[in-house]
Amino acid sequence: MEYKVDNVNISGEPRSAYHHGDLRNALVAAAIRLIEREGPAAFSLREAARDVGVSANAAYRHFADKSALMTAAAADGFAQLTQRMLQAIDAVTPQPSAALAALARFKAVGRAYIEFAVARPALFHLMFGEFGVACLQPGFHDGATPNAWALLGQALDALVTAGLLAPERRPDAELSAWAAVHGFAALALAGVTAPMNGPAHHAAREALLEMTVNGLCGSAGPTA
Amino acid sequence: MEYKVDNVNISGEPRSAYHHGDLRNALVAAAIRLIEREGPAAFSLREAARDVGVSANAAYRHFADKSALMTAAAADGFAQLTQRMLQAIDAVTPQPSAALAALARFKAVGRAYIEFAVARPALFHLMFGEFGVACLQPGFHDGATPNAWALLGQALDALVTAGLLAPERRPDAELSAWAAVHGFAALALAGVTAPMNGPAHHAAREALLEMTVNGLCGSAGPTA
DNA sequence: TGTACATCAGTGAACGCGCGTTCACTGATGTAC
DNA sequence: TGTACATCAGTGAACGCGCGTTCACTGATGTAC
Repeated sequence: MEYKVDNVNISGEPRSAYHHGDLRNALVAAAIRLIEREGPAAFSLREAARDVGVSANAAYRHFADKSALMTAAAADGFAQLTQRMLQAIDAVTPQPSAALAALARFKAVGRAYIEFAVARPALFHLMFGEFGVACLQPGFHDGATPNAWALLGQALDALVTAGLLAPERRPDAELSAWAAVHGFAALALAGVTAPMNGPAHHAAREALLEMTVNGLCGSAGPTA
Repeated sequence: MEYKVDNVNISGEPRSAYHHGDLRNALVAAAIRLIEREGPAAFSLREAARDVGVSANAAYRHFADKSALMTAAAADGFAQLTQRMLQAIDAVTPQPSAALAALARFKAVGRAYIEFAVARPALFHLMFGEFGVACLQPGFHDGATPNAWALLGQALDALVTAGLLAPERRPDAELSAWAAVHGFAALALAGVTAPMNGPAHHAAREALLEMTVNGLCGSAGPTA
C-alpha cells in the first residue's frame, strides 16, 4: 500500500515504469547532487544508489558502468547551462537600439555562463573534465534543442547583423569569446577571486566582458 | 658497492642525505610523471612509491599524507610554468620600438601559458584543482623567485609604461588577461580545439591574443 | 474476465582489488668523547 | 683514531575500507489468448 502511495512522481501522476518509475533520472540527479557536495573525484556509483534508496547494482539496469552515469550527469549539466543562458537572453530588458540589444544579449550570455559555473562549481568541473568531453563534440545534441555553443554563435551573429562586429572577425570570435568567459569562470572556481567581495567580483566580471566586447568589436588596437 | 655507485645524484656528486638521497624530489617528479600519464584522479601514493622503487610508506618520511604530495606536485607545476614564461620573455626578438617590445613580451607570456597547458594537460588540471588552490593564494611564493602572476603583472606594467594601456584600465587588466589565456588553454584541454589541425589551432591562439590586446589597449568600443 | 507466461526492474550477497595508513622493525649515517 | 650511542630514512607485513562489478534471484508489471 504505502509503496503504491509512494510510487508517484512529483506531478502526482502514477509512474509509467515498473518499480521506481524513473530511476535513470533519479540517479543522474543524485550524481549531480553528490558531485556538487563532494567533487567529481569522490563520487561513487554506490553512493548515488544509496542516495536514491536503491541497491548498488540497480544502476546497471540503466547505465553500462560508472563512467556512463558520469557522462549522463555531465550532459545534464550542459543542458542546465543552456537553459540558464536562454533564460538570461529572455530576461534582457528592451534597449533603445538593435545594436545595443545585440550587445546586451551577448553580455547576458557571458554573465549566465559565469554565474552557472560559480553556482555549480563541481558540476562545471565535471562538464569540462574527462566525462564531459563527449558533450562538446559537434553533433552531440539533437538538432531540436539549442546548445550553449550555438547560443553563443547566435549572439555573435547578431553583433555582425547589428554592424558591431566586422564579418571578417566573426570566425575567430566564437572561440575567443568563449575562452575569455570560460577562463574567468575557471579562475573564480580555482579561488583566484576568493579574496574579492561580492561587488569587486561583479566589477571584475563586467571588466572581463567589457574587454571581450572591446577586443572583438573595437578598433584594431596598437598592432594595426 | 653497487648501492654506493648508484647513490649519486644527476650531477655525479654523492647524495647528501642517507639512503635514497633525494626521495622527496623523486616522489614529486614521479607524481607529476604519473599524473601526466593517468590523470590526477587515478594517481595513487603507492604507485609513486613503486615508480621510485621504494616501499609505499617511505613517502610518509617526507609528506604528511597523499594530499601533501599532490600539493607539492602542483607547486612544482607552477614553478615550471613560471620558468617557461621567463624563458619566453627572454626569447623575444628585438623590436623596433619599446612599445612593440612590451607588446611582444606580453603576447609571449600568454603563448607560453597556453603552450605549457597543452604540453602538460594533467599537471595543468592538478594545478587548478583542489590541490593547486593553495599555490594561488597571495604570499605562497617566497619573495625571491617571481611567480607566474607577478610576471603577468610586470608585462602589463610595461604596456602602461609604453603608453599602450591606459593606467585607469590597469587594475582590472590582470584578471581579464589571465582569464582569456587561461580559458583558451582550458578549452583546448577539454578538446574543443581537437578538430583543428596545428595551423588552425595556432591561428585561433593568435586571434585570442589579438582580442585580448585589442580589448585592453584598443579604443573603448561600441558601448562608449 | 481470467489465467499463463514473458519481460523487466529491482534485491542481497559476494568477489577481488588497490588504496591510504599504521605498526614494529632494521640498518645506514652522523656525532660525542 | 676508535667506539658507543642517537638519529634518521628506509622496510615488510598487516589493517580496514569502500569501491566497481557480477551472480543468481524475486517479485511486479504487461500481454496473449
